Amino acid sequence: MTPSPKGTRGDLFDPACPTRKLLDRIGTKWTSMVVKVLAEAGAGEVRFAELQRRMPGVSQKMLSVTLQSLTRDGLVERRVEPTVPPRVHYCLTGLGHSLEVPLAALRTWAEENMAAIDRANAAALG
Amino acid sequence: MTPSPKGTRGDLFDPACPTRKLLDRIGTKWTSMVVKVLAEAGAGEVRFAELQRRMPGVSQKMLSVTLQSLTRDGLVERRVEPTVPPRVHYCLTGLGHSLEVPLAALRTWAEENMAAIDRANAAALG
DNA sequence: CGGAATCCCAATCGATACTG
DNA sequence: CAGTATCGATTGGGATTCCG
Repeated sequence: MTPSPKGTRGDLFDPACPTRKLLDRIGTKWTSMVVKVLAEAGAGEVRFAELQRRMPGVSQKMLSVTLQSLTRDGLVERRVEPTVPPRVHYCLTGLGHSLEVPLAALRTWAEENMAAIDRANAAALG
Repeated sequence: MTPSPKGTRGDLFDPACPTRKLLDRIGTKWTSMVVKVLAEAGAGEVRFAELQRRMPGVSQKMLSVTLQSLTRDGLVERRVEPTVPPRVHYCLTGLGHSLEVPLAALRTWAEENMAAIDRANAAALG
């Protein structure tokens, strides 16, 4: 593991800061939406095209890239049926499901409070 | 040249998605750290330079930009003492404090699980 | 069907310098 | 002290095209 300089101050950046790394991930445009859609599927699997259908606006490329990241991170599991043409299924891992919990809390906060933020912005522009 | 129809990025999809808008905010590099530092100050105020001191690596520009965004969003309050030189103090608003709650949950998740993500990445590269 | 490769624009962010 | 202005390097991500 990374020997954290556990001293008193991060050097230039703190590459060991877990919150920064997590936010870098869920901050990318489609990541949290993939997690949400897969979480709504419960334990079920979702195919690539179906995932894309449930995420209006996502391009094939970005969905692919996002799923790869999530798979490498161990948050999503990928299963391929070796048919022709192939069928690829995705589902959350246990880790992915555990992330959905604080993510859902964030969503709830957003739904309850983004209107207030919009109002603050409108007032600030006046 | 007819420029590509850009400028539609906010309107193209569901503009009412609050989660996307929230993540666009807390996903920027320094936002969540400012919220955390101000939250740790409780109800107390923190001056600009002190804030910068507690955030290793942040530049004056980015701290300034981040604080402006948070202030426009109504998450942070800015108070200026009209002295020479000026003293500017920042603190969280009630809305800002309420955001800190789900943000703290996300931090806790990150601290507990980013190591697993790092391990998954290491395994995927092997 | 599910990608991978390529191109390109726009936004983010850091460094530096200047100001009231 | 607390910003503001400008520049340039880097990155995110959309459109398109090609592949097994």
